[in-house]
Order: sequence, then structure tokens, then C-alpha cells
Amino acid sequence: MNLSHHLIDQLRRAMAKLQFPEVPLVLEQPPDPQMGDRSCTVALALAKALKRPPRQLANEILSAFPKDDPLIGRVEIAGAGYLNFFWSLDAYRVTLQQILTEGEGFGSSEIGAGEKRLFEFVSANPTGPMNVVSARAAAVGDSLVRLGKKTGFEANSEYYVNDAGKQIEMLGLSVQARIKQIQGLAAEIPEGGYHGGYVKDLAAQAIAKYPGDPVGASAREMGRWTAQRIVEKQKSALDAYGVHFDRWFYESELHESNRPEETLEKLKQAGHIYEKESALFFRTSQFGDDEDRVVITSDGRPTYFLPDIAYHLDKAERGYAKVIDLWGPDHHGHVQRMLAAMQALGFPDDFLEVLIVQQVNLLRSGQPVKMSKRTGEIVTLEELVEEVGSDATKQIFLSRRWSSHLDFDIEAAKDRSEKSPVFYVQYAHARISSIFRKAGAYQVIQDGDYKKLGAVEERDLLRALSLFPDEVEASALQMAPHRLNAYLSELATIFHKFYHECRVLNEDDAPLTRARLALCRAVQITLKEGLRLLGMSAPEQM
RNA sequence: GCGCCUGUAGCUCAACCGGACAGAGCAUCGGCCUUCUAAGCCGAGGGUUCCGAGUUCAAGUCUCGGCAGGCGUACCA
Repeated sequence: MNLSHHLIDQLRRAMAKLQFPEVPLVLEQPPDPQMGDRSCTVALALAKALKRPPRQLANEILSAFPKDDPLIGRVEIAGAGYLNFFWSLDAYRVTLQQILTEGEGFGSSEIGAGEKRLFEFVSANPTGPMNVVSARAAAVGDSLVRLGKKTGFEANSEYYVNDAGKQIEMLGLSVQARIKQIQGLAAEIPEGGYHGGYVKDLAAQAIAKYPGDPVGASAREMGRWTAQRIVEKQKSALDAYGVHFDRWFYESELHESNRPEETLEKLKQAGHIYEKESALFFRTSQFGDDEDRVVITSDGRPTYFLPDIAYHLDKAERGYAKVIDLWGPDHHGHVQRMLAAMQALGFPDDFLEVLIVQQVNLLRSGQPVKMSKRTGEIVTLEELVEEVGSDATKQIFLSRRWSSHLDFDIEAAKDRSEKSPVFYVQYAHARISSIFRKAGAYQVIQDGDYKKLGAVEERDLLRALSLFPDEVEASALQMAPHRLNAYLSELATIFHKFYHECRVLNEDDAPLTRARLALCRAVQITLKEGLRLLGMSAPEQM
């Protein structure tokens, strides 16, 4: 039972009865609760097509609307032609009961209809530690997968490991140079190599691993081995962050089964490949890219683009109807060519969606944190989680749209005083838990108790709770976890007001106590589930 | 040069793919702890939504032209 879905059904029936054209029916929240619980602008939208005044249309829809729906208290027409709906007390009672019986299942829906969706994110190169953008993408991607599952999609997460190609050799050469240095030999890290301190650590490990002659191993072999170590570190860092992937997909798997070659063959047969100056070009410019792209270099090596296409083909072959890639801002130049590739291979336009997770400016007490990629001096995901904590870190990332460039102040994020809004939602959950610790044995709400919930604060809470399924759905469909985050803050605010105004435990009024405890339980369930969808914990105590 | 992202309160960000008087937090000022957690609550001030046109009954949101910042622009990934 979803109140909003029910209302939309009723509206659609009324519209059909009037033989109005079919238009998308969207419900909104009126700016002021006084105006109603949900509103619809369909009359405004239809005014133009039907060439009639919106208020008149609203009146007709209203007259065709069922008068005896027990869940709808009343309907009003306001302003230019808004239809404003008020839930009945019955609707609130039903919602509350529903939350108590469904528990964490509250807010789940089937709109995804089992569609298979793959979210690929982080996919940091196995040549060094992950940075803050990876931390941001991990928070967003993880939440999107959770939201997807919640709304009936078969959603999975995947991390693509670029463990092949030139960069791996370069990594091997860098480690070998460090090994020589450790052994007192003269050696320089090659041009374009990796300078970070972690390379030294890995070199030391490599000496232990290859006691005979570490430098004698091929650069590729050394690179592979090192990359594997780095991937293990990435896994454990993400683990500490609370982000798990359904699958780690290795580029080397693609090469082992000749997928890039097969892909190239497919492209050739479709006539998308031509040779120029002894390199092979993919005619991506015919599909919206600025220029054609090289897939095989003039010295015969595939560029990263080819295995990338093969990888996306593999995703499709595994049955995913839609794949969503979260990329960093440094890759936005590649979006067009990948979309072009998908189109050239005959996929629907919306098969691939690339979300560019924007950059993060790290600050410390207002001062930019200096970082150098070249020398490997960066703040890593690991350090960030270690210093700030995973919940606080995620809270900051998930309170903004992924597309906004954001400032992340480490000192502000660490602040645990009342100035910090980071733990606001969790605090509401902890407060409720505290009430239940004091309440003793939980008494189930009884039918007559509902009448006791008449205060504004109680009503506001019930209204807010009834919105949770809508917010979950909107957040999932719009791929906007920050919406859910904002909703939870709002719910927490309303709860804190309620807490301030309405004493829950009243020894002289058992029905009121039962009713308010039921309300608290419902809020607790909703907060906990909401936090889970954001990948955050719901502490019992703070 | 070209492409992408961004521009909203002093600061950090929202605004439900065009809807009602643009909202929060922080900062500033003023109240509330002998009562279930003050990591909380209540109140005040604070806006030409970068600028200029256009589309629309309706524009922070869409289109075009500027301005500013960021990122990208490899036969590297």
C-alpha cells in the first residue's frame, strides 16, 4: 500500500472518465503543510493543450474524483489550479500500522520490475591509493545500488580493475627502481613512473617475495604482482569504509579470453574501423564524438579504449538492461566516445549512462590541502576514513548532488560539537533508542490509541513518514541519494520538535504512551532504513 | 581555441527533470537543560538566484549570447 500510488491511480481514473489526454501524473509536496499533503499540477499542464482555464479543469477533475475514498480526507483547488489533497486520519493510521508490520521493508517498491542494472564505480587504477573523488564515488555508487535494490531493480555493483597495459609495466619498473635503490644501486624511477611512498613499501615487500633476484623478474610480472597488492589494499580500505562490491572485474580476464580482439572484429565487420597512418581508427565521430578515436596504435598495441568497449559489451552480455558508470571529472572527456561506441554497436541510447562525480576540494580549517599527484602526496580514501570516520564522510558526500563541485573541510567534518550537522539524523535515532531503553516492556498500540495522536507535531511526523516511500522512489529513479539524505534530515527535525513538545512516556496515560511509542518506533524504523540506504549506521547510543 | 561541469544568503549547499511567498546548516544576535540524550529546541536579521536577451499562463530550472572558476582536450590509463 503506497498512498501516493493510490492517489495517482484515482487521479488517472478521474482523468480517463473525463476523456482527458494521458499525461504523466506527478505528485508534489505543497510548500506549506496547511495547503495539503500532496498536490498535483496536472490541471495547469493540461490548460494549454485543451485551451481552457486551469481552474476550470481542476474543478472538473475534482468532480470526477471519487468522494468516498476512505484514505483521502478532502481535496482543494488552490492558486492557479493546483489540486491539493489531504489524507484522512485513516490514511495516517494505515501508514503507521504499515511501518510497524513491514519494518525495514517499508518504502520498498517494485517500480524497477526486476530490471538488471549494473553500477560500476571507483575503478581506480591499481597503481596507487584511492583519492577523495573515489571516496565520493564509492559513497554515491554504493547508495545507488542500495536504492536500486530497494525499488525493485536487480542492481549490482562492480569495480573494474585496469590490471593490464602499459601502466602496469610502468608500475613494475618503478618498483624495480626502488628495489635497486634499497639495495644500494643507482636507479631512477622512469619518466611517467610512480613516485609515491607506497612504491617503496611495495619494493620492500617484493624483496621478501622474490628473495633471489627481484629485479630479474620482468617489469610486467613485477607490475602484476604489485598491482595485486595494491588491489588488496584498496579492498580493505573500501571495507573499512563500508562499501562492498558484488564483483571485482579484472581487465586481464578480458585479454585472456581475447575479448578486445573479438570486439575489434565486430567493429570491423560493422564497418566502423579504418586504417590511417598504420593505426586503426574507430569512426566514433559518426555517433556524436568530436573526432575518431584510435583503437590500435601504429605499433600494434590496443589503446585502453578497446578493452573498455569489450568490457561494456560483456556487461550487456551478462544481461544488464542498463549500465551506469560513475567516473571522475578527469574522465569527462571520454564520455562522448564511449556513448558513441555503444550507439555504434546498436545499443539503445539509454543503455549506458555516465555520471560524472565532480571534484572534491579538500580543506583543513578553510585552507586548501596541498596535494601532488606526481610525487604521490595525496590524501587517500583510507586516511580520510581513518581521520573523519566513514559515516561522517559519507554524510558529507551524500548531502550534495554528485555533480556539484564540493568543498570538504576535514576539520569541520571531524567536529563533534553541536555545530556539526553531520550526526543530526543519527542523533534522532539514538534518542528514540534511549526512550525505548527507558520504556520497559513495549506495549503494542491498540485501535483506540490512535485517537490520542492529535498534536501538530504528531501529525507532522505522520505526514513525513508517509512520504518516505515517495522519497526512496524519487531518489532511486533520479539517482539522487542526496534527496533521501535531505528527507532524513527533515524527518529528524520533525522528530526533534516532537520530542521537545510531546513527552512520550506518561505514567498516567497508557493509551497516549502506547500511541507515541508506536510513532517513535515507526520513526526509528524509517530512520534506520533510510540510513542503511545511504550506507550509514544507525547507532543506539551516541 | 574547442568540449564538459559549476555559478543561489557572509560561508557550505538544497530547491522533487517548468509550478505556489527561493529553503537548510554554519556564521551573527537573542531565548530554553531539577522532566524520556542540549550532538537538541524556539526566535531575529540576511537574496537583483553571475549579467543580458528570449520561450512560457508560469523560469533558479529550458534556449541563445556574454562574464567568472574548475576539469578535460594523446597512437596514456
